[in-house]
Amino acid sequence: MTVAPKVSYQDVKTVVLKRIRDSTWAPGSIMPGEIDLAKEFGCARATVNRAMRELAEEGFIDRKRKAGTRIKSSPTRQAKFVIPLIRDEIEKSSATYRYALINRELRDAPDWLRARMGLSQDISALQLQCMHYAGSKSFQYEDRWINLAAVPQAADQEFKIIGPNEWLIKEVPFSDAEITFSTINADAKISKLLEVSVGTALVTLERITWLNGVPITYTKLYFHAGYQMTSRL
Amino acid sequence: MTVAPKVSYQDVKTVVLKRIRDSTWAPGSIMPGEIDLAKEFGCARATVNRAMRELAEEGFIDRKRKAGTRIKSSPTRQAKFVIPLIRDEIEKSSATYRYALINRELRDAPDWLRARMGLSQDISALQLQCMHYAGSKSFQYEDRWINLAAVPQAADQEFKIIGPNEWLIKEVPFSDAEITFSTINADAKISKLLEVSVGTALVTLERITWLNGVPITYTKLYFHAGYQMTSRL
DNA sequence: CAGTGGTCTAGACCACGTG
DNA sequence: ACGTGGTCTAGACCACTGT
Repeated sequence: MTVAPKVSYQDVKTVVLKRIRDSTWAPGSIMPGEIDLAKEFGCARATVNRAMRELAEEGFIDRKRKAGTRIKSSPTRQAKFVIPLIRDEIEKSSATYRYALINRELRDAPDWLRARMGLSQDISALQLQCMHYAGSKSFQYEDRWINLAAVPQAADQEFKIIGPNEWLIKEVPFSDAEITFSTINADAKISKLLEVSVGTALVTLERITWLNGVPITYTKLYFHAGYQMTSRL
Repeated sequence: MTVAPKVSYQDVKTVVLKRIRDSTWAPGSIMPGEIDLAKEFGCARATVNRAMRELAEEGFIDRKRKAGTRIKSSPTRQAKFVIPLIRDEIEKSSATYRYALINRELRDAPDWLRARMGLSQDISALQLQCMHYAGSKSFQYEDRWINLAAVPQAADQEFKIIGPNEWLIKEVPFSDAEITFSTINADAKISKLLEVSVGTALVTLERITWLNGVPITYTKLYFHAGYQMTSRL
């Protein structure tokens, strides 16, 4: 007599994934319920449940109470990109991180910003324009706006030494964020700051963060030429 | 007597996250073990375990057997980008998807490709250059290379009707992938295909996929001007 | 209303990795 | 060696939602 080793949720995932790929269970169709699968695999329902939960997170299946579990007709491809603190990113490459404040201004949020952040009323904001350097090289230009209605204590900060991102991380929690990754041609101002020719294609990243529905801050980051983000799955 | 409602893993997550944010548990330090937390919260260890596992996935803590759980000094920011099938993406915007093969060529993998895919020996590859249209507008240019040593049956495909991506998804599973997001200035060829001026900043996405260590395919996608990717957290 | 996934429990054993 | 997280179990109750 050999004792069957326990069935792990990984095993279940593997087998189910195989069946999805070879169309044992066709795209769009319903697959067996957790209880049936548990019986088939000879394991507890909790084990099946974990396997299925992860497959759902990874975008292969859709699960609904009562309706059951369906194979997605086109599995959702997704890539997780790690967004390190800029200081860490630069120091990891054994360069020296340096921060510089270019401009600091208190002003009413312009229309485009109010639209972007979902602000209906007039709001005073703190605008900060900053540079981040890796050694002697320009690494990133940051255009930062902080909603003073939500973060009034930012008005007392000079941001001459500490960048707004590092300050906000320590000072203000957030509950939601939206990140948009795009690209632009460098204009005159940006090209000078980032030391590239006018027109150079640059990666830009915009981030808006909220705390329980209240917009906290908007930032647009312009990366040096050649910047790229990589993700492994 | 009121009956205490059960403590959910969400509750545990919320409380633990709060303690991380307000530095009840300092960055870099070790926090209590699962058994202690379960006692404190009055729930089962499995409940605490799930909460902690998710917090680890989300980049707030590091867990090691025996060593315990540590608060990360700088939490890992990460963004999940959904990468839809191009057909779905276009049809979702209620435009008509159209695919066109521009060029199909059998050739030895060039040096840069061998380096990129980690191929040591000479390999014959199938190169496909394709366009994807949304209605009458150019949407994406695709430069695709398929490793014929790994996917010999691709040599029999014409790819006149079905694009290589859709074909590969159905035909070849993969185990690992690497995605790189970057940007370039459109050169003469690309600008013509995508109907933009030379020099326009374009988003590019490279993907390499492997099946159990064997490189399957490399592709570089050039998106139309103004393309952006958004992620909500 | 009834069926399915979502979650919790109490207990157990395992595996990794630090000391 | 031993402590901590990793996982599995068997059973239970709950909550959503399609019919």
